[in-house]
Amino acid sequence: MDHKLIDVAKRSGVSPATVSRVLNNSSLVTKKTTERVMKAVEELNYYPNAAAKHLRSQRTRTIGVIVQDINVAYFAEIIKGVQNTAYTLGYKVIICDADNNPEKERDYLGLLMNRTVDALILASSSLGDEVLIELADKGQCIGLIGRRIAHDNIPCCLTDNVQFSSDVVNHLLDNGHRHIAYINGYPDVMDSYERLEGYMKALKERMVPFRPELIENGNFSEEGGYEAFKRLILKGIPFTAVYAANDEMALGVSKACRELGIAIPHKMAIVGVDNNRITQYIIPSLSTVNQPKFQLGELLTIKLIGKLNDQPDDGERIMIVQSELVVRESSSRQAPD
Amino acid sequence: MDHKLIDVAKRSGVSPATVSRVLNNSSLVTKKTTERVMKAVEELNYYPNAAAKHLRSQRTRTIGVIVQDINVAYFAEIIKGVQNTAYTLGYKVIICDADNNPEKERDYLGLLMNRTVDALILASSSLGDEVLIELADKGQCIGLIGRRIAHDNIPCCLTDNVQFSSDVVNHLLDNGHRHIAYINGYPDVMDSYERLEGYMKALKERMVPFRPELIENGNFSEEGGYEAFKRLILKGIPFTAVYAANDEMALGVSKACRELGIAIPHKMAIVGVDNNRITQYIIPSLSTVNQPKFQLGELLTIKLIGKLNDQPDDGERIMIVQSELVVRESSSRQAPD
DNA sequence: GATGAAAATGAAATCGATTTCATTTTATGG
DNA sequence: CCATAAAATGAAATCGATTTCATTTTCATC
Repeated sequence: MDHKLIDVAKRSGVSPATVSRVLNNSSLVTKKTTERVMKAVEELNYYPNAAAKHLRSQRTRTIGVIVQDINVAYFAEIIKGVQNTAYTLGYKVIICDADNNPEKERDYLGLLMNRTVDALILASSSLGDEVLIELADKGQCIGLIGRRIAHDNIPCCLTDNVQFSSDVVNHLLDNGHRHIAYINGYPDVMDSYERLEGYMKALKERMVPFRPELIENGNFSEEGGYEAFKRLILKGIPFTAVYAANDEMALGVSKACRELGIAIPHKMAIVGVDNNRITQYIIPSLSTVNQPKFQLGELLTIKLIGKLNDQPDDGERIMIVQSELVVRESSSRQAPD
Repeated sequence: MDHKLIDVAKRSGVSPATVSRVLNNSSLVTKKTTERVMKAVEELNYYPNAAAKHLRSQRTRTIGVIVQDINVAYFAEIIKGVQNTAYTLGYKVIICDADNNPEKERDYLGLLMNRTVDALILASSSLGDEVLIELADKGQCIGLIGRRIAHDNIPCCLTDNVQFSSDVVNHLLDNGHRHIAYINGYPDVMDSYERLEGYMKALKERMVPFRPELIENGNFSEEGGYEAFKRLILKGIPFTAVYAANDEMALGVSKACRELGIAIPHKMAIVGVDNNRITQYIIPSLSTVNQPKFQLGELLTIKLIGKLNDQPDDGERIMIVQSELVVRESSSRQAPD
């Protein structure tokens, strides 16, 4: 049978209030009393009941993270960032794997309404802005990763899609490419849109004409990238480089090139985004963009826990971190002719 | 401001008890009352307070999973298995990433003692048997994945290391290999030991002499596999195949072969274990063993939730699932000469 | 040793649901 | 239409901690 706080109180001959104070490091307890209480705690092997604590204190010291898919390294790294930070700040983390299922995602939101968590972090959510704004208006503590929203109470942590996307294209231009195709993710996702924006920006700055027929959609999947590349080839327009909005699609392009006998990087340069582990192992290795995923989780967590503890909020609500281009074999040569 | 159950009661003109019954689908409430209550719930946008529920009912309908490292696909898949199963059975899942840190792992165990979760699943834990046995003796509900323990109250779900390991070696023997090296993981881990056992069993059954000098340790890491392979080569003993206790080490071997100019599979066959995604992408693609990770999580979860609900326990305490050999390029040829 | 402020402790209310037991209402059959 | 069983509801206790407010103890100072 489990022991309760009152058992500890009885055994050490003090009141429950004092035991509670000891356990919560209140400053106003004698050293002697503290020792007596701790001895009883030891002897009874007492563990406080979390539910009772939560109920009375109205805090759980827990934050939730909802990720789209725990299997994807991008999200796993974000989780690490959140968790390590929360851990050192004395918070627990509940990880919710939405498993690419919007319904589950909505379900998990209920954690906040239940007060199971003090704050909730959403990484790439399928939930509409309205829902989030409504929650924030109610005073719930939410934060977003990789997505921005117009609400003063929702901190957002993102990478600068436009910047790195433009870096990628500049790198290809530097290597002499003039006809660069872009394979987009889901067209209605902010990441896709902003990466396209960076692509166009770089072209414009370097005075290279933008050609819409070099843009295709690939749905962020390997299969999608594969198909998109084939569609590009079928158009018969010459191009010597492909920038894919993520590594999965870049892998698809790579596969298609292998099948079509197009040499990488001699005839076709490829750059992806995400720095998946596979990109280093595949031959030729794949150039990509490394996003500071850990840091995304870290920054947002610090911000949210600060809010929970009413710390004065310096800094910005929108936190933007820089990503870096990783050049590997797939884009290491000058463009042909 | 949040509403409480009693607010719903007042608004719908019934007692709190009745509201509680409605919310918990008790059979003994009139349809009419139910409707009135649900209407009030809607209007007030009422959400039950989880802490209060937990405190009173002494159950959280939550199970915890502690994994060694959420970044490793093996564990991520197990999580999916646990979570999908738990979800359909009406349980929530708290995922705890020990982040390869035994101290964190111990901390998370506290979840059980706190009654934050009703049951806890440990996937490849660094915790000693004694700790777990002590918990089980106290009546805590624990289950193990990929590890077995001698205690009637701890269900364990594992793959048959000996079986698949012996399958791997038989496959290599079938291809004419007679000198097969084995690169072990951490030597004191059960997985390593049992895989070695399967290796020896197959050799014995096929009357191929066991040669201890063909065994090396690689600590389950790519680097470790790489070094182990080089040590094997330096010994100067001829061998034509390597069986590595996991894919990471197999990748290391593959890398070493590339550097040393040893052709795979013509001069050296390689087989790993885990079916990492990378094994399909690398050239040559890597033969491996596919463990039913999802199923491991699934089976154990069903068992544990059954226990929580005092369902009659048929089946075995130790559940063993079969893994399957996946033959790819790296072991697709007959042995040389 | 008296005095008052500060420090330490305790009594009791409280958090928000569930659940037992008692009571009222409804339905059934003679 | 009444008796009785069954169904529906309510009152109040309860889960196990925290916290407010009151009280006691300690300690420094005169």
